[in-house]
Amino acid sequence: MLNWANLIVEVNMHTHHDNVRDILHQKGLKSTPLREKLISVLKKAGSPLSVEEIGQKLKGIEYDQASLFRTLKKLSESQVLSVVNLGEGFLRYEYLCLTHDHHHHVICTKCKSITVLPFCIPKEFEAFLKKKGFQNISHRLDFQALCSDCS
Amino acid sequence: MLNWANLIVEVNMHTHHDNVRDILHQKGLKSTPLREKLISVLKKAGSPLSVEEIGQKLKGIEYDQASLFRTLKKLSESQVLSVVNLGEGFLRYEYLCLTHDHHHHVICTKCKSITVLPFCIPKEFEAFLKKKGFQNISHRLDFQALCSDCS
DNA sequence: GTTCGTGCAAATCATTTGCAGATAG
DNA sequence: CTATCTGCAAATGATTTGCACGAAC
Repeated sequence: MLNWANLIVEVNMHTHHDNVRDILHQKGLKSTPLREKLISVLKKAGSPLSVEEIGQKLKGIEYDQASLFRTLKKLSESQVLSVVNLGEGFLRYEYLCLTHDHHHHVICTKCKSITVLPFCIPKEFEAFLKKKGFQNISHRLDFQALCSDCS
Repeated sequence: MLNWANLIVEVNMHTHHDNVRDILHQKGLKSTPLREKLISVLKKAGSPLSVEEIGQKLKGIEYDQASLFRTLKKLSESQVLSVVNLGEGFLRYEYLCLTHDHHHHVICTKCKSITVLPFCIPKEFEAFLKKKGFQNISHRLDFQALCSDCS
C-alpha cells in the first residue's frame, strides 16, 4: 500500500505545514504580516499564551488590539489555534498542532506557568452522559497547583 | 462512642444551619436583607445561577449591582457559596452545602440547563501531579453537551 | 459607637463592533 | 478587481473601586 509517491507527498505536506504562510492558505485564509507573526509566536511558545503575552512577543510589528482579537478568533474557528480557558478571567490561545491531540493543563497558582498533562478523563464519563441522553459531548479539565519551582 | 449528648449537638447544629441568618453569623458576617435573600435564592435554586439570574429572583428587594457582586465575592470567600466557571464568559454561584461535596457539571450547549454529575476524576491524576512536585492541587472539570430535551 | 455593608457613580479589563480605507490573491 | 483584513474609535458586558452614608451588632 505504501509507495514512494505517497511518501513524498506526505513529506512535502509536512514541509508545507511548517511554512506559516501555507498553513493559512490551506485554511483558505489570506496571509498577512499579523497572522504570520502571530502563528509563529504561538508555534514557538509551546504553551497557551494570553493576549497580553502575545502582544509582548509581537513587538516589532505594529498591530491593532481589535485586529489581534479578530485574528485569534478566526484562527481558532479555523482550527489553527485552540482556545484555552483556565478560569483566569481571560482566554489563552495555543497553536493547535494537528498531530498533537486533545490535552489538559496545570497552571501554577503562583507563577502561572502552564504544563501540559499526559492523561484525559476515563471514557466512562462520556458514556455515562450518552446513556443519560446527552449528545455532542465535550469537556474541559484543568488543574491549579503550586508548581515545584514555587514551593 | 456515640452518645445522646453528641447527637443532640449535631441535630441543633443542623437546625442552626438551616437559618440563613445563622449561616452568616457563624461565618462572622453581618446579616442584611440582601445577603439573606441571596442565600435563600441560591439555596432554593439547587443549580449554579448567573448574576443575571440571581438578579431576577431578587426582584422584590431593591439592590445595587455592585453590592451584589461584593456580596457574592464575600460569601464565596467565606465558603458559603462556590464559584462555578463553565467558560461562558461570566461566573455562576451556587449554595455550598457543607455536607454536599465537591462535584462537577454538564451544561447544555443549547438551553444552558445545568446538571450535577456523580463522578470525579481518578485520584491517580492528582497523585501524578504530586509526584511531579505540585502542591495544593485543585481541579475543574465540566462538560458541554446537547441535553436530551434539546436533541 | 464602631465596624461593616450598601448605594451611587465612575473606572477597569477583556472583548466586540461599525465603518472606511488598505492589501492579498 | 473583489473579497478579506486592518486601523481607529466607540460600544459592550462583566466585574471592581472610591467614597460617604446607613445599618448591624
